[in-house]
Amino acid sequence: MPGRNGRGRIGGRKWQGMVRGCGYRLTIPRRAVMEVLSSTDEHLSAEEVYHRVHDQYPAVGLTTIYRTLELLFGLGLVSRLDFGDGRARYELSAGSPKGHHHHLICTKCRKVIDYTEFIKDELEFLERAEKGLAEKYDFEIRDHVIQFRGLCKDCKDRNNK
Amino acid sequence: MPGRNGRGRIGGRKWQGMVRGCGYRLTIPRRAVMEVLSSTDEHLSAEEVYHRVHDQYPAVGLTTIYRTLELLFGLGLVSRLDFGDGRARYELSAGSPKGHHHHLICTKCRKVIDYTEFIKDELEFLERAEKGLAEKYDFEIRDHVIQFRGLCKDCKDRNNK
DNA sequence: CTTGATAATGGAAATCATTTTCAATAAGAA
DNA sequence: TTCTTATTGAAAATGATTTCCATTATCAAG
Ligand SMILES: [Mn+2]
Ligand SMILES: [Mn+2]
Ligand SMILES: [Zn+2]
Ligand SMILES: [Zn+2]
Repeated sequence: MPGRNGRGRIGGRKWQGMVRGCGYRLTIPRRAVMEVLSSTDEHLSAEEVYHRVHDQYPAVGLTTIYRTLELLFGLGLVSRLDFGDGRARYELSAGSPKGHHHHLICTKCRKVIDYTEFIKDELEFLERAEKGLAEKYDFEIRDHVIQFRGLCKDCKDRNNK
Repeated sequence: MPGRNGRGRIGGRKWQGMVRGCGYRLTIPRRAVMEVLSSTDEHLSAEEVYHRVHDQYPAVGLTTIYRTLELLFGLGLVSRLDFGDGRARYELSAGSPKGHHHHLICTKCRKVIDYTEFIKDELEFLERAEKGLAEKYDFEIRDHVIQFRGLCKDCKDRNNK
């Protein structure tokens, strides 16, 4: 099956319009970072993105990866995640590959599980909460973070073995 | 009104039992850090805690503040928070002063608002979600993070002025 | 297809929160 | 009071991210 990459079309080329439209240039590093993020369902750190980009374009530097991720984050194309391991991690923003989802984080081995269950219940809860909070505190809510932390199957077992 | 400090009894001395009970010694720095956290409703960074402890006990070093916060966090007496400003922040764990609450974070000026509204709705949602997720992913959920990010009143106004 | 203005880049050095090291100190059981 | 050893403070190390700045590449204009 040539022309596929497992995670859907190799580039909802939509993002290019967003970048150009905001007056930014379309460069190799920017394409490469988007390509890397589009091709995985992992949550990569800047350095991990750097290594993968480096395989294809050895000339691209780590500094540029940081700058690019920041830019894409600013444009809303990429989400910056914090799983408490001391480095930022990134994934394509909700909408692109997996859609809206949240994370289960193992505090022992740092494994991260994406989940999309209960998004309906969540939506119901969030709708009410966001509306109420926005009103009460005169706050413009733009985003939310929901994480569950605990022990994954393996770590739980290994624990009381 | 002598003997009060605005935020309730100056030390639900309960924590001391927890510390001693786990085989840790009761030291000046540990008392001082608990005192500082008990006396505020702010979300202090390690360095901010250090400054406040320093006023009272100039001999206590920053390293010890880090160590102490880590210890208290490990014991569950203190919560470690991440508001995305590059440093960990701490508050007394839910239960002590304000009880279970979550945060509204202004991404512009970094103001943080504690809120306790919708905890009932939240509980309902969480109960179902946690149960379902724990079962489906064989995951032992121990904690959750819920944050709303956006613009506070002032930043919102200042924005489209 | 050039050209030119300037946005973008890469490497080295700087930052800055947090951790590690290690000799000196103090908590608390006996 | 004594003794064992957990705890501490200062200095150095670490590690992710940022800043600097001279060089390069994008792309609008001709
Ligand atoms: Mn994810
Ligand atoms: Mn709080
Ligand atoms: Zn695990
Ligand atoms: Zn604000």
